[in-house]
Amino acid sequence: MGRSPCCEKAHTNKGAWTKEEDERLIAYIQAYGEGCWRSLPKAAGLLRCGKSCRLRWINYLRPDLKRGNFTSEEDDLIITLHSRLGNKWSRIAGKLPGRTDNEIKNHWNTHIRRKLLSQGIDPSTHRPINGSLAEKMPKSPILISRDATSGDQQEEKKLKHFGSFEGNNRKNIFPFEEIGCNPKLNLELQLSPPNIQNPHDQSLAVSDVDFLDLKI
DNA sequence: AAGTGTTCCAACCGCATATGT
DNA sequence: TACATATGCGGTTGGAACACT
Repeated sequence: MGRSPCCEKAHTNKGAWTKEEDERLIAYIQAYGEGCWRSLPKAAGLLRCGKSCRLRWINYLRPDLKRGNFTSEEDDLIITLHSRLGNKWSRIAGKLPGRTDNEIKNHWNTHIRRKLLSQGIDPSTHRPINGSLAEKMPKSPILISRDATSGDQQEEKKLKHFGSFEGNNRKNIFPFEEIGCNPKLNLELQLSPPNIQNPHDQSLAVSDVDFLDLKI
């Protein structure tokens, strides 16, 4: 016997949420709390499945969401956490107040990944890519070079000049061997083992990133 | 101005895990 | 213990917006 669907697929809306649906969801959660997602749509008068409601609330309607552009500090923290946790977006999001796993995942795939690639760093391993300039840099367990002087627009132009990359659309291979690291400024982040104060607590604490030794 | 290509992100899907009976 | 159900998570997709020719 196969697994039953998470919700009744018939008679449910899909696609973008309307303003009215948002208002209904917000009003219901403000009145009754999050509770049971499966029964929420019916109770709130929404033709959506519980999963969809949960996603909408967590990613876009929650009042404590920060929204807006990621700061360079947030970028650095994401890179650091990703180097340790991999694609555990929900755990990474847990360390960035006001940010959601989906938002961080998108930001990683659209901005950070390409930034690392343009700097000759493999975003999966956080190590220099073979043949790149970055490989010639001093080796460290995890090495992150950051061009602090170039903005996103500049980065965007450079990337466009060299073509697309194997990113969200997975269509093109990025010719990163043609792109050198910007020599203007490198911020090298070195990671060392965390100082675990409570061995029973396996979860990362915010202080876990304090071991970062930032050299400019 | 129009056609085509690319980027971005909201939302979906399926699997894993947690919880209840 | 086994099974059913609910929730959470991460990968993937669709399409609007934007850039380029």
